[in-house]
Parts: sequence; C-alpha cells; structure tokens
Amino acid sequence: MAQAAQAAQGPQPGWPVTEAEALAVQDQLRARVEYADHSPVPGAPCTLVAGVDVAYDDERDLVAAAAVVLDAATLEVVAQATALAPVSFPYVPGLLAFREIPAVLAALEQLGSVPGLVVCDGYGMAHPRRFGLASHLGVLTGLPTIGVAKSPFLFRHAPVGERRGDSAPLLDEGRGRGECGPDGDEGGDEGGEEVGRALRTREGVKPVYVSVGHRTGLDAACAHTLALARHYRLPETTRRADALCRTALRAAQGT
DNA sequence: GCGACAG
DNA sequence: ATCTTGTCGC
Repeated sequence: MAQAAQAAQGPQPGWPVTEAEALAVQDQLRARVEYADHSPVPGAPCTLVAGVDVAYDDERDLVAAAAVVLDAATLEVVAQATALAPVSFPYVPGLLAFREIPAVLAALEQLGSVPGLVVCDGYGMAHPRRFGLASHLGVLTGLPTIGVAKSPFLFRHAPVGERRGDSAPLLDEGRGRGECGPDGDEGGDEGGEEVGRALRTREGVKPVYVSVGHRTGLDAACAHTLALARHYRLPETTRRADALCRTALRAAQGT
C-alpha cells in the first residue's frame, strides 16, 4: 500500500536567503502558472489525489513533510511518504512557500505514484502577489494544485450560506504589499478581484478558503474540496498529511 | 509609524 | 505553526 521514506538534504543551491531574493523568485515563477483546468474529474473512481503538509521544530532546525495519496472516490490511502529537512526560510507572511517546499518536494519524490491533483494547506492565487505555496508547488512539479486554507489571510468575503456547498467570493480589496493603485479593472464588479472562494464544507462550521494553484480552475478546485471533505471541515488529504507529518516530526525528535 | 498577517 | 485540560455534543 504505502511506503514511508525519509531524506535529509539541505535547501537546494540557489535557494533564496533574503526576503528580497524570495520576492524576485516569486516574480519570476509567477509567469509560469497555468490557469486552464487539467485536474481530474472531482471524486472520479480510481483517480489519485495527494495532500501535503509540514510540521516544524524551529528549535532543532527541523521540518517534517508528508505526502499522502488517496483514491479520490473511496478516500482510502493508496501511498504515503515523509521527508525531513532543515528549516529553509523564516516564517514571513507571503513567503510561506520557501519554508515548506523543499521538504514537500522531497516527500513527493519518494511517493510511488503520480497524483492527478495536489491539495495544499494554504493558498494559491489568493496571495498578495498571486503566487501562494500551491501556485509555487504546482509550477515546480507541473502537477495540478489547489490551496485550501483555514483562515482568510488578507482577504474578505460576504457571509457564506449555512449549508454544505454554499460559498462566497474571496475578495482582494488591496492590502498587504501586492498591488495598489487606482488604475486597472479589478475583475469583480465592486469590492475587488475574486482570488478564491470561502466554501462551507460542513453545516454550522466555519468555511474553508479555496484558491487555484496550477492547472486548475476555481470551480473545479471547490468541487474537489467538497469531494474530499465529506466527513470533516478539512479535505481528507490535508487531514491525513497533517497527522503523518506530525508523527514524522515526533519520530525525528526522538532521535 | 503601527497593526495585520496562509503555516 | 506551536504552547496546552477539560468539556460539551453527536
């Protein structure tokens, strides 16, 4: 079924060290994001969907990543892998990807299968510069990706309906350092550009925040999220990856 | 200048 | 993210 492996390599040569370098990398990679949908049919039998997540121990300079592959229809685990790496970047809102990606890539590489979609714990297009960790991971792997976050970051949205499946546009009203300026059409009618969606996956529970990463459309991203979050607020992919990376980190700490 | 700010 | 006990409810 699964295979748990580990790797302990440092950040790649050329990995950004300063914020300015990281910003430059984002600006360069952002042009390679593809917005046409190439993701699988949501919930289709025998298609593979992966979830990735990381856990930190800054004290010991350690980050543990996990990648878990599920059957999109049954939500059963098909494969999983973990990887350890040194913390490659400090936490800076807007530059999260530089902290998570090296370890996540290592975990994905040790997977025995190639998923048709990768679900990230965070944002994709819903990012001050439209290049969140889901976008970043997508460009580096070429895989369709989406971001499903637990809080709205710097965006706002109208109240979301109470039933499962209800949603409201996530709007960028122009904060954070991204863009400002009075020119250009923001895409939306009033209130800013739609960068994602606040989506209710469970009745009476706080919504999740979905945005497009690479090679996936927003409608498809929401459909995938709903198909993966049938039992809990968060997609089964992120729940499984979260549990696995915590276990991997504890195991590493006891070493 | 100050506060907010995915994980 | 992480530090942390019990508790109310399906």
